[in-house]
Amino acid sequence: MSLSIGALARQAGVAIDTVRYYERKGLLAPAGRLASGYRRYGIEEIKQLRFIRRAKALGFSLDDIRELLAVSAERDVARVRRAAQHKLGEIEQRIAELEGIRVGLRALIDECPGHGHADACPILNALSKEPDV
Amino acid sequence: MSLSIGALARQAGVAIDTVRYYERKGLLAPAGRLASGYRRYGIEEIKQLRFIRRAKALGFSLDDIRELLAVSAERDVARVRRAAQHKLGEIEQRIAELEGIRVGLRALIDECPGHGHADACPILNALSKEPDV
DNA sequence: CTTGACTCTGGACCTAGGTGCAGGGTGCAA
DNA sequence: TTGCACCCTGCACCTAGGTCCAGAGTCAAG
Repeated sequence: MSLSIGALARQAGVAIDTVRYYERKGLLAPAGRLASGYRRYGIEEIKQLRFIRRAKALGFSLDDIRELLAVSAERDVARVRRAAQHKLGEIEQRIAELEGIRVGLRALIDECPGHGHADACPILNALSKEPDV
Repeated sequence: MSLSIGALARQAGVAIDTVRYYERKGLLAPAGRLASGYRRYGIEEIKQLRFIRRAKALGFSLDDIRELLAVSAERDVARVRRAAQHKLGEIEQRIAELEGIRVGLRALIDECPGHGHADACPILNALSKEPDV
């Protein structure tokens, strides 16, 4: 059984252009071709595209994923685990940043009466006042 | 007292190109000019650039900030507060997404022994297995 | 008057992850 | 044979928020 690029894209839930883009970026090996030049795919490529989708959903970049695919082909479990841990660290850091912003913004909103003088609005004051951030 | 673009950029802690970029984008009004064409700035612009920096640090995009500047010039406290609340909602949503990812990734890492067969690696399995996400 | 630092404009370039298009060829069913 | 859906390549374009550059003009100190 073999698939056209359109059929593959449908099966994997991505756009045709995305499949070609991933090939250019090295996330998919160059596809086999018919005499006409049409790409042909098998079951493996569906799996690989789904792998890519799931890894993206976990926050991995395409560069990360190319690494991950190489490492998983080597069946190097320890490296896969380290990569996952590294990504987890990045995600936790991003969460911490956003938490800081959330707390700051929440405090300003809670202090702001939502009416009255602009000079008394803690949001505008926080953004405008002298002391440097 | 008046400032060249370079002096302004130093005072505000941004790059010269960024000042011109903000002018193009409508975050700064077109500067006054000397006969030579050189831009001249006053104290107001330092404050405004610092306002922009702080708002960016709170997660506002440049488009948001242009709005915020217009609204704050109107001294419309209620709208400023609504804008802040809206942004807070976006940030909380983003945090929730990242939390979901964090939990998923943490669970996979905790289950992964970090050695042994790739077939038994929960990370690779989660990425590869059939059921669609 | 010269020198070095500064400024002007317009436009190209960067990252990430694609999307869209033109102009052409292919596959298949009626 | 016609008609339509599909596929090919290469390139331009998109968002966001800038950064960098060439080539030319300006300012101020010595």
